Amino acid sequence: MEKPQLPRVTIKDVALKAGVSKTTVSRYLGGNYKEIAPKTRKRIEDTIASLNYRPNIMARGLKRNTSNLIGMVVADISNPYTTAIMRGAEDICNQNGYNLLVCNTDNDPEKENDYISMLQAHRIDGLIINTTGRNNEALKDLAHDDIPVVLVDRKVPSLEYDTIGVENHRAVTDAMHHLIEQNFDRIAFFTEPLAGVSTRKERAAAFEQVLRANGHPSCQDIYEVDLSSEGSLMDKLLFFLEESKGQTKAIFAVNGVVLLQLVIALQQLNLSIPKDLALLGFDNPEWALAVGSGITTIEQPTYEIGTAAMESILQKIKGNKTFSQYTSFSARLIIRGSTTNN
Amino acid sequence: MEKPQLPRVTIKDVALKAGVSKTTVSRYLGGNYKEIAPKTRKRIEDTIASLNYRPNIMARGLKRNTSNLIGMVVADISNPYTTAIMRGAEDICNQNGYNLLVCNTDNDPEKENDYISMLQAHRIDGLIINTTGRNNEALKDLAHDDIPVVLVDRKVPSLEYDTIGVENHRAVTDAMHHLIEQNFDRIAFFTEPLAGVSTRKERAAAFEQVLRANGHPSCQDIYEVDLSSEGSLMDKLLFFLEESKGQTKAIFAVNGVVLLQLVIALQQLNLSIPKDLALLGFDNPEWALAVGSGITTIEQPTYEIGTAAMESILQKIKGNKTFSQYTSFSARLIIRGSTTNN
DNA sequence: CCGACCAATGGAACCGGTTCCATTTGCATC
DNA sequence: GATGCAAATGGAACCGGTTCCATTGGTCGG
Repeated sequence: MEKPQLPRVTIKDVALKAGVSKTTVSRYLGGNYKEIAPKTRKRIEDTIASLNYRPNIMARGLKRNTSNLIGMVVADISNPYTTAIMRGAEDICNQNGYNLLVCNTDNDPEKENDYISMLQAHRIDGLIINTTGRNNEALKDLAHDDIPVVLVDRKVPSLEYDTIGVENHRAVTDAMHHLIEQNFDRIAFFTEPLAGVSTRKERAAAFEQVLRANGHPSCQDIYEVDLSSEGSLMDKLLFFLEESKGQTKAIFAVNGVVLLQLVIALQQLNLSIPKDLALLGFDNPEWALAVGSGITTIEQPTYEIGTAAMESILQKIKGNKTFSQYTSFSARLIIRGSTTNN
Repeated sequence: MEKPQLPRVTIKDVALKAGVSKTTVSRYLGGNYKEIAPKTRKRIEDTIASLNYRPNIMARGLKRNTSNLIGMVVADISNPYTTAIMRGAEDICNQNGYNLLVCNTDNDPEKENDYISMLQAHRIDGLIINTTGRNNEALKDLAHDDIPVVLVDRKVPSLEYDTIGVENHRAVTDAMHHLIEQNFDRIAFFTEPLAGVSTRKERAAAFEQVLRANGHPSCQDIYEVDLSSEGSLMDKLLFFLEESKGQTKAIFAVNGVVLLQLVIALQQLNLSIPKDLALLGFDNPEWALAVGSGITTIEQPTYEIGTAAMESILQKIKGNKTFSQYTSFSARLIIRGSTTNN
């Protein structure tokens, strides 16, 4: 029942047919043309074409101790934020002859550890990771093997890896000033659980700080919802609506995923945006344009974050130690109907 | 400037420290425990743990002629349809010790060919591909190397690869009957260019067929729009609106991407759904719930398509020749406000 | 015409595993 | 105690590339 392996064409076949040694063919493959006579080079070229030969990257990697593989571990592949970053990373990756090994952890630390181990077994040349932020044993291990690592979006204070993200504090501050200008009586912050996720914590902290600085009554209105549990968001939402009955109000969503769930919940409650409730959120998913008169969002330069992460990896592979600890791009507040025409 | 390679721990190191031969360690790694004395096994186990040894998959693959890598080539990674399939594929993939090598072609046939060549160089053990449908030279080549291939969503008639998708004809027919029941004077079909993409052609054909069978005046209302060109969709939309002035009308969107662009365009024109125009589309993106009173959609079992594709690959790797040419899942019409409460 | 030098090429070891085959060990049987 | 056989283990070749070092052949200056 074994698959009958047809023998693939190897460097030896090419050498034999071209009448040269493996060494010379290898030199050709490596692009060391200056060491090869032009007519020999032509002969090898023709032979490779006629045999449709394709060098085995594993064999090369074994000797060179590289794999041409970059690991990409993401917490949620169905989040548009994630795919936008992947696009950026992938483009740079392939322009440099690497391939992306993608793993989706579903925010599960155990899965994350398993994946990193697998990637290590593949001898990845670098890793871009959007970590769950919890239980980072395997991640720590990579430093020991001297594998370049770049964290994306979420920092891990105990690890000395470069991190790329946005200026969360500043972005939240800008957005909050916009909300405060509109004189809402109450402003709530809806987020997924803060535990371990630096981005969420930073945003929540900035939210609170701005409100305190303005002596606003809403400093306590931070709600952590568990999206995997049916009804969790709706319960918190109803609670907030009850608390703020008769008052003008707005909700700040920590990211695009929460934002969408809020829009759906409000629709179920037959509440209108922004008349009954204003809404604003991080990330700028395409559908934000399509809901009502548009949802106000905070746009991150996701594609650029992806390219920057990969470029940082490439630098490290080349041996250029970069010292930047945290690279933050600026985010952009896009004001739409969900926070204005009330 | 070279990176100082610190020597990684190899099977030899383990053998040495455990006082056995490489062969025995290899047997341990392969799980052939019945050939190993219990105390030897324990010793190897401990040694591996203490050295934090991780076998090199490339070295193994070189000898075994496998890579534990499955290629996944997608036309558009930012399409939620794509990521849903990736989730399914990835889950099965990893349960079986494989990893996914993801490539995004942006619907560019040239990129597709380049990627397939790269994947071939990595000696992928299988390939799942959502092909551009054009210029499939490299794809054809894979058959020659006996690499398992499964097409997803889009068929290629000239290639004898298994394909997994949905019952497009039936799904469109169901949806059209729903629209016809509502007695729209005109129904348009908006699609991305049909060229080479079987799915789009099948859906357009079914659309036309149903209308003809019902003697409906709209058989010609098929619009191909180029989303990469600014204004193309808006132009076609305005044309259709002009053509159908004073009539009741609906638009059928070929997929979720076109659907979203239509919603945005309608919002820009200040037209209301479904009062001015009813709307329905393939795919069931999450935001469809959030727009207006919900958008009527045709839901595909995307996750299942992904798992089925990967399971088919695994079967082929095991050498079980499967004879199914086209596996089609059934899609589900979800009726919401965008085609009803007018 | 000879030695020096360079350009072009080849031989063989090596990367880290797997696997075929041979060898050693342990133990029961006669 | 010798014999036989199975269980346990080891040696060495091999997978398909790369790379160090040696070799060959030709050109050039003296």
